[in-house]
Amino acid sequence: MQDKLFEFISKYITLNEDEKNALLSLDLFHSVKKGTVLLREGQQSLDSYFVLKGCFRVYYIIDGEEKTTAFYTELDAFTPHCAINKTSSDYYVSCVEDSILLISNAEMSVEVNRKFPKFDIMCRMLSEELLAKQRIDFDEFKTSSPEQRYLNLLQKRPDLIQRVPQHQLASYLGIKPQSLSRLRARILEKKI
Amino acid sequence: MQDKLFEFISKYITLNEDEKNALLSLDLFHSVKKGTVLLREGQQSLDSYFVLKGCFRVYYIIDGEEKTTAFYTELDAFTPHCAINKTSSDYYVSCVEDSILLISNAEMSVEVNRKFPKFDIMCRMLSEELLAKQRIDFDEFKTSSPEQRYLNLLQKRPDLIQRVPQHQLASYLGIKPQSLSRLRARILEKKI
DNA sequence: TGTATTTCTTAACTTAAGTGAACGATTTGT
DNA sequence: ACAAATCGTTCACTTAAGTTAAGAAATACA
Repeated sequence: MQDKLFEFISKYITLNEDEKNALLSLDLFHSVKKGTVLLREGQQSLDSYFVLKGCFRVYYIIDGEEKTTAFYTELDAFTPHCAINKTSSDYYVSCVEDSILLISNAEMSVEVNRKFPKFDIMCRMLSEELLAKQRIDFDEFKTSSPEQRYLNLLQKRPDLIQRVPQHQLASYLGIKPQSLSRLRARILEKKI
Repeated sequence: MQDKLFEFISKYITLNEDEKNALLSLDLFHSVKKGTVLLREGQQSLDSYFVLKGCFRVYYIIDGEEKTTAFYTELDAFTPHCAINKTSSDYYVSCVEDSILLISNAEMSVEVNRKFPKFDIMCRMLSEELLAKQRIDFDEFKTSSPEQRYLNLLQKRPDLIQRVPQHQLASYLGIKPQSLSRLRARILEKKI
């Protein structure tokens, strides 16, 4: 599991043994049970998450209804808005499956980055990359219909459709669960 | 105009005179006429943009139709996907108004960041902040209807509705120009 | 294992967005 | 200043998503 982390990091920077050990000494690895809520609305947390195995999601509760807006799976990194702005969270973060996550908090990062400026470089590269990638996702969302979005998801993250409940997928696609059911039926009819 | 830049930077890091002069010596300031296309589909550019005055937009041409997905106005920063991934661009970038932009290219940045590691820190802070902010925007988009999105825009960026053509706004809101017209008429009726 | 709860699907009806077309208003270029 | 092109609005019609409700299927858990 540690290897997965170092392999991921090696795409950005090269670590020597000292640096690797410094990382490992931080007690970042956590086993998290399905359904565990990592962050709640209103809460102030400085934690960041990185998925080694499993899946977690971000959701809002609007008018008593859950609206899932993001899923994070293997090798995805996520720092909640509240950790960056030191505000309280607008959303919840919870585990979709039993998972192994890296959980680091901002104070920790400051210290590591002071000792090893390399990490700062990596974080910069990573967030620039994520920013650009997310913008593409947003653009695709804006320029396509719910049906196209579903077909697109089927292409790009086929695993999600298997591992995640339909009603969570629906709001991720910006529609109601009933509409997702109907839309899938429509696609199946077209194929036959 | 330079003051605006330094004021912006001061939110992240503190620059001494040497550092300020190093920045100014780079010939970053550009006056750009309305309608100028800064980046085309298929083009490979390493330029990043920062708006001191004016407005530019990002748009795709899909099935011969322009789909505007983003507007950048005063103090907004934007690095295209192609500059980060060294690929060719999927979209166009063009000026909505006569503007004053900072245009920097990646090689330039590498050099400046080598001389002044501070800039790297700032870039990291900025892109983390933008990443989190953009995610909130995306979440709001997913969880609301076209009408809500329009009303939301009216609140958050009222200037955009004045300075930008309706048909560009429409695709920014994820709908057709006719639907935007109708939706606005509907809102007006409700108010009366 | 059996019961309660949650989730998924289907259906009928309502509402709003997409489409194609027309027309006046505005802007652009010469 | 004028003609041409672009843009914004309206309309009638089509298509798809929202809503409400009901029942079947899957899941949780005691």
